[in-house]
Amino acid sequence: MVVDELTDDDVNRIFRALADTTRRDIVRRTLVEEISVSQLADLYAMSFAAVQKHVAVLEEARLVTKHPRGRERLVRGNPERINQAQRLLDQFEQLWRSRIDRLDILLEEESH
Amino acid sequence: MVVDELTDDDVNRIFRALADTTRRDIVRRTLVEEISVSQLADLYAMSFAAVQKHVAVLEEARLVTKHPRGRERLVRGNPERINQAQRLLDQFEQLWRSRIDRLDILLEEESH
DNA sequence: GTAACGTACAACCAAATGGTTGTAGATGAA
DNA sequence: TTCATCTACAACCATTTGGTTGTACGTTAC
Repeated sequence: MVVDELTDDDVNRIFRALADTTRRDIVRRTLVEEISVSQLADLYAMSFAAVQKHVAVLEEARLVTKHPRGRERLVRGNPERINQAQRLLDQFEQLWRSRIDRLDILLEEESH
Repeated sequence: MVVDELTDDDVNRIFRALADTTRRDIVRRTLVEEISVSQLADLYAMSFAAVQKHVAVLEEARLVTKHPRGRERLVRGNPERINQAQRLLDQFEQLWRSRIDRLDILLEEESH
């Protein structure tokens, strides 16, 4: 089990990277199977360079990794990073739950 | 149970809103308790207007709601929206899991 | 009523974002 | 070798973002 040592900048990059429809689609596809950058580029109505930039953003957020195969670069989704994002949201939900718990205790005390 | 009918733009706004340290802090605090905009502004080393804008971004993403009380506007975190974000990430993880499952089946078949 | 407080909103600015085209370097196929 | 393919990267551009200051307006307190 990896202790997550995410800086604020890390978290910013992760959510920022996920805040784009094309990039989320790339993550989904590359979680299912490795795809080269040019294959990805064929999927979207934009230039190769634009897709390349999206992949770069995802790579900086470590949501995907790139793996050379000949002249190609295979893009692979990183489930561990998705997991870290989930845990971050879990922490938010936990904050809310603990508030509810405290309110419950207050109501409890009041009924005595 | 609410069927989530999130458009791509909705999702973009949610993740975009979460991609900022100040905004995540606002969400955390307002999930725990309602806080007025000016109280929030006191917490950060930036102008009132800047904080107001951050709250506006969160409000457009529906991660918080505002509730007038006299001249104040109380900001309240929206746990439901956090939950929707969690479910989105769950879908990503599920994609990956199903890939693993398919790979397992392949290995299984191979061993026959 | 008047002053102070809390908010809204416009105008402005620098930097980042998301796209483009163009050029150049590796690699694979003929 | 030569040509096509895949990638990298620079330069450019319009728009968005994240901040600022200033002004105006409703509400509360005195």
